[in-house]
Amino acid sequence: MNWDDARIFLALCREQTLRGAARVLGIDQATVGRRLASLEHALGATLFLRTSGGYSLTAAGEVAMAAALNMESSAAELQRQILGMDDRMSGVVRVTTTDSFAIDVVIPAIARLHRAQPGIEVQLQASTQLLNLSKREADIAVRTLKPENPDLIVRRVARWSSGIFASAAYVQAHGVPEPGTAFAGHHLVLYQPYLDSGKEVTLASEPITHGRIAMTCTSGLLVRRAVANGLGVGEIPLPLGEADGLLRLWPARACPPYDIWLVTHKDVRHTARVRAVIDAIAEAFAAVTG
Amino acid sequence: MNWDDARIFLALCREQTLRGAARVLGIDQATVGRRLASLEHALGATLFLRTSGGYSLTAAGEVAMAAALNMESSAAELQRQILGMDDRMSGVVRVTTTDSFAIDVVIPAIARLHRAQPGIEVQLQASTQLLNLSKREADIAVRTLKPENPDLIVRRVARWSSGIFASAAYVQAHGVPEPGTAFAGHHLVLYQPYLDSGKEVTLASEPITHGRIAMTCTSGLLVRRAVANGLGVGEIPLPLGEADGLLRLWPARACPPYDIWLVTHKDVRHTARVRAVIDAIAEAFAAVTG
DNA sequence: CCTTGGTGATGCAAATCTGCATAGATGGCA
DNA sequence: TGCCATCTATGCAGATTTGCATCACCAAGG
Repeated sequence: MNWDDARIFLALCREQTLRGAARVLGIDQATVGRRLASLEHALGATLFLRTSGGYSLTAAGEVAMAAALNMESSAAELQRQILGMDDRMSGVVRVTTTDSFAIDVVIPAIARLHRAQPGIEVQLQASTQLLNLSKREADIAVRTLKPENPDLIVRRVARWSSGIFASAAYVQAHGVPEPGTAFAGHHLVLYQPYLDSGKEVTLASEPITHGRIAMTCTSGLLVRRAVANGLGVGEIPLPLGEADGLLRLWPARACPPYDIWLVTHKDVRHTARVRAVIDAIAEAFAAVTG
Repeated sequence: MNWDDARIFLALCREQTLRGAARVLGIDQATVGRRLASLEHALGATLFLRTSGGYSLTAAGEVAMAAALNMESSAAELQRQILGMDDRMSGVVRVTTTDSFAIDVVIPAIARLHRAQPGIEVQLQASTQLLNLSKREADIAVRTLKPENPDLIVRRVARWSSGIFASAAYVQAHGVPEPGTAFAGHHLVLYQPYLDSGKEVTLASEPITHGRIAMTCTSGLLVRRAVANGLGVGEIPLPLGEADGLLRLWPARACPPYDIWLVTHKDVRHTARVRAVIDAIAEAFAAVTG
């Protein structure tokens, strides 16, 4: 049995199609099919049913998947631990964060770092989905949710308060909303996941029942750009809203603050280049927050 | 990273030389070297020091080995569990046992089974060393030592008493040893591991201090053949000594009996062809003993 | 009905990997 | 010291694997 076939097998388990697995693995669809055939031949068992709508696991396949997952975590552990012993100030570091943090904090931080350590190549992935650090999908994550996995090292780099903002042009046209009116007569820009969360939606503790939703966005950066373009009133972290030159409404009413966490796996935290990137990002947050 | 390189890496850890690892893996020495180079490149770390006298692990290599061992056990688990779901009466079954059991019990049992199930191919490995069933080095083991691993299924197939035997020619030439004389004036054939065990060596509870050691053997079969050739007196399980047509000395004095265990891994015990081989061997022991 | 966008299978040429043969290095031993 | 055994490294030819291009298939939707 070729152990590497288990890696292909696992990708196919997740993606359900040869093409999908091939895309994730960066190889050809035909190769995935042939490697699977090779694995099934070596094991003497059929692992997948070829149904319409993709490959689905047989009973034997499910058993194999459980063991293959163990292989995967061991392989990831191997890579992490080896990476953790690397004291060279060069190589790739993968950072995942939101687009908003990426543009306003991480990119400037990396730019500064790059001048001191040009050997470090940062692969920045701005994504709303949470990548799995244990599977080594990324080395560093900047998140607003604190992960629970005890193998992950979590460090709070900032606590940001939010406020509601609008552009000067918007205020000129529509005026400032009246507290207590639930945004009657006003347009709102909202963060889509907040709407989807099922919680009661408020802006600066004010219900939004009488406001008109002008736009919903799937990322904080889009909210900011929408507000800056005068689409309506939106909630934005104070340092970013001010940096954008927006008008802060109701300065006396605060939105609940949220914490920003810098997350790494314990095995890679001592890698020199990872450490350098972490420090650069943390410094940048400290500088922004003041 | 190619997971299969971890398999090559592990073999190299154990064998310490490219050639040794290549021999175990059944590939060329040059390939082992190139696969290792590929792994080290992918991990960005040096795993081995090229010393005179072979490859020795670096600190990074030791970390990698620990994780690779986990991968190995997961890979073995995968293969075992898939094998365990196989209900076909054909394919390979690997049996490990001592040469003595192999010749007198296992081979006749397999011969009988083969007439009923010609699709089952038994690979019989007569070896003094204990193969590791958890690593799938064999499917079935017939042993006189009971393993402790809870994942192994152990079944006692026989309890054999031993006695001391000699050939008719030997007795004609030297007579029967006198109890209580510690084999004064007699030649002895001994089992080498028994000598090496550090315990006080006795034959049928008689010390051997005045006997002359004519030969030591590393397997029970060799002891039997030596005794049959008149080299001296030796301890042999009763069913085998009688089958060989040897003379049993001191029938009143028993040697401690020993148990014979048939061992499989719990994951493979339900494989149809493994089950068939187990039953055939167990039957054969019952026939010999009964 | 056909089109469209997705799937998996397969022939073929290119790229890669492997094994063989051999050269070079090293340690043991007379 | 020189010889021999054993090891690793490397050039090269053959075997294998891979990716590409293409075909057939299927389901959804106009």
